[in-house]
Amino acid sequence: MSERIKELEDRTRFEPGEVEPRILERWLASGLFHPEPEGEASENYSIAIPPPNVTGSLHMGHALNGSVQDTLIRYHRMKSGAKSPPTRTKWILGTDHAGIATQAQVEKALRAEGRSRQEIGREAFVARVWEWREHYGHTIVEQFKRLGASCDYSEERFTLDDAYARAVAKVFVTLYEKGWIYRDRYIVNWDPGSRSAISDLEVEERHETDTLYSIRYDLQGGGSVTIATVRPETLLGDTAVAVHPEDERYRDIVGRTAILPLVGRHLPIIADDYVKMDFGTGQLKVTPAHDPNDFEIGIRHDLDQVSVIGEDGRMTAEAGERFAGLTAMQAREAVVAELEREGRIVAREEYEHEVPYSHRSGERIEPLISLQWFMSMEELASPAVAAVREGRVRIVPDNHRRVYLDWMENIRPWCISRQLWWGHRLPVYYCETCGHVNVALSTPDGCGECGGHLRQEEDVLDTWFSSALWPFATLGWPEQTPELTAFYPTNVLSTARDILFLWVARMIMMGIELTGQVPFSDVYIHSVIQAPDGRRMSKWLGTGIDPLDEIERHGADAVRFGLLAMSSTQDVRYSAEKVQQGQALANKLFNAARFALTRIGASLGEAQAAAVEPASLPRTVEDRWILSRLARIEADTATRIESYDFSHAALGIYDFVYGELCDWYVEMVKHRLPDRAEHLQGGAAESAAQQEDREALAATLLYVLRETVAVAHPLIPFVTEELWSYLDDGGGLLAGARYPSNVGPSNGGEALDLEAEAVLQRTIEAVTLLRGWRDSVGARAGLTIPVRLSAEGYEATAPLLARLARLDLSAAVAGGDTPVASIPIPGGTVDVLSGDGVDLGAAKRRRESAAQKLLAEIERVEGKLERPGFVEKAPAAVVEGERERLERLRAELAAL
RNA sequence: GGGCGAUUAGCUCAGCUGGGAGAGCGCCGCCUCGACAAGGCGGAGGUCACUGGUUCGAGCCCAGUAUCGCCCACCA
Repeated sequence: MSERIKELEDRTRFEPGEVEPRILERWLASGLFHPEPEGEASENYSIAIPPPNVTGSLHMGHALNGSVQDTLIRYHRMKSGAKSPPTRTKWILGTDHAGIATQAQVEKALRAEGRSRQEIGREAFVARVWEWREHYGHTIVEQFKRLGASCDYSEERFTLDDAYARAVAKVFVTLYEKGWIYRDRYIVNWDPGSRSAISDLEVEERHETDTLYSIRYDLQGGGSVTIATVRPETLLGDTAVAVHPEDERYRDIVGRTAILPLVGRHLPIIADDYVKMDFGTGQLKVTPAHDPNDFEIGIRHDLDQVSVIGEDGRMTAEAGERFAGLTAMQAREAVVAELEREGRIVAREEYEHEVPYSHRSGERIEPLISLQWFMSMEELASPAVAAVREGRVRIVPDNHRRVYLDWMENIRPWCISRQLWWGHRLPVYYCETCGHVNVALSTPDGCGECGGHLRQEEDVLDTWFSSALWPFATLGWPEQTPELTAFYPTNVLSTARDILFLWVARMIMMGIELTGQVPFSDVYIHSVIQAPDGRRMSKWLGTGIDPLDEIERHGADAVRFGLLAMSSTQDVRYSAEKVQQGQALANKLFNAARFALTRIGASLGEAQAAAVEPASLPRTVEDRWILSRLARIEADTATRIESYDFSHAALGIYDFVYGELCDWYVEMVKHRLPDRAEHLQGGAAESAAQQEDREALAATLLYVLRETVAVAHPLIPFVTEELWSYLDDGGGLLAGARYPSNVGPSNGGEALDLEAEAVLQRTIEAVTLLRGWRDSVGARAGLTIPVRLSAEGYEATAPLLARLARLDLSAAVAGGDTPVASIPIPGGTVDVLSGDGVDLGAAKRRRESAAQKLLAEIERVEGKLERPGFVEKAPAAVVEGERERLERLRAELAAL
């Protein structure tokens, strides 16, 4: 026995804390995660990681998505089979500069020093953010390593790398030249928190209760109108009052003039069918500069735009002297107070409605008019709609398909400029002389029109603009690099659904437009993990669970297994039990392998060699059974991984390892292994037959363990890699090994042994029954209970059965003694022939309760068969099955 | 307002094209069985949210109701 295996004897537990760093180091040193883009390969397989925020840290969503992607990557890396060239497998890694989020962090740090970005200026600020990124930017990458993620760490990308920035500029220029990117004065979602415009998708609606004020405006020449608003302060910017064109009540006031209270401005009364007749009085104040709907009305009716709230969220000079400088909320109070004094507030009532907030800063959105850059989306969207419709991009699960299509078909222009400093500055240069707008890949020497001096646009692009290029810009696009050729388009994009529009849809649009190909063929939308109580997992609510703490406590394999096992096609609550289950699995597998290896002992070397081609070895029925079950789990796991059913892949492996490999197979073959004491002493005398059986068993056991760790490796890579170093004497890594056999959804069938499965199935049922009976009659191990087994198919397994049920069959009597007790087992009975050690009363009670159960079941089946129409209308196979069952039940009852 | 999803054991969830209600954890009982107590064996526990329908037969299909969750949406 080798020294290493002797060491293994003392490791009674799998210790992730000790093993994981050691295994990780070997993986990283191996170069396995970095595929060469050229040379022979049977297939290419690639995934681009959703780039985490550069200064972020690993949360549960990352951990789940990392587990999903790594399972796919590791599975494909191993998949191609021993004889074909390997699959070239790449997991593209990188981080996102995350404009607003990162800038906000650094600004916060500056504030803590008592400074602001305005104080230090743009250049110094950006330098500061780069420093910040140097300092914190690798945290999350290191955390992905702890999870065991087999990303290509040698080529980490960043969305602000020079090469990446060139791709961004190239896209901007291309789309500008097509006329799809343009500059416009338009009402935008202004985020006073980050002092920037944001896109519609970055706005979240919150349900709030406000006061709805009804305010009376006088009409010139007598009469009045009453408008309703929750934002009285915007009244200062009113430029019209609108009614519905078909509203009989107000037909005669259209065209007249209202006087704006507090200001005195003359407001035309206009008719527009946006106005709802049944809301309030049916009279609407129109504030084009501060409400998106009013803005549209303003365009239709050529109304003035009076901006009374500025970009700082405070009232402007246009709001009038007494309000200028107040915050919007202060202005509201002041306006209401004045209106009150004038007696213009007709009513106030509580009003529940949706209020827009910035998803980023959490501040309330202030809609206002601003000069921004936009991208028109219709032309980009339609091929992206077609790609999904035609299945060139498959969305899994497919209920998200319609959501995607609905959104894409009603897509609106995208505001792509941000008033930030951290990001891709727009490649736009304004001429200070003639005002000409120059758009160019690199800074021009002078204005294209007049040669005048140029000033670059201050704004940066929305972070999602650069993220939209991720699958190809990371591979060197627009250059035709070998990487781009080999790995683009990618195979899968895995993400949570919250960024389906924000990111996934835009990647599909940009990918098709710029490369002519869809960026990935599958989109896998994974679960959102909620807190155990069903609330959102968030640091803010204190409901967050840190995956790194969990890894620390239970090991990376356990966390990966747990997350995959709990994931589903919908949101799920975090399940600590599933993680525990994963930890138990790793430990169980470790101990089973440890047991087998230490007990195989002397013949380990030959067994390792034999395990490669085990086809011709002598086999017992349980050996044949486990090989058949192994073929099944291999095929099932492959199918499940390929169909993104990670939960069943994980739980299936658990069931196999516990329910088949350990609880039954290892228990069944224990007695065939040499005694530990013997082989530690160098081996006792054994017969030739015993030796042959032991060697065959050793080879089988090793083969089964090897295949098992290979199947499980994509999900729980650490423990399986550790075991591989004992199970395989080649010195290679499991992560780089290939399944020797049975891999792929279609290959399982031939390896199945249905006969062995059937025999073992019945043996297991029989043992279960006997164990129950043994317990119920108070029998104990070591007692000799003479029994007679009369059941077909048990000749081969009878000794096994007796041993597992801990009954001694050695005193079995063949003759015609009258049994004192009979236990029904599948296909026959076990007769107890004497009362030694048996509580006959209990045996009788047990017999009676068994009979009762059988009778009830018989009644149920009879009823079903007699039900009118059943025999005529049910499928023949179902009817036949029921009849067989009835017969079997009756036979069992008779045996009692 | 529109859409999607959920409701099955004490808890978290499986349940494939309709045909004998399941797992993990928890609970109860037994077990130092020569890998594993992070273990082994056995057991209790369910009106499958509710109402109606289709069907020989419904946890599963259809209609409706209730509760919860998420997404989208310009009624001030």
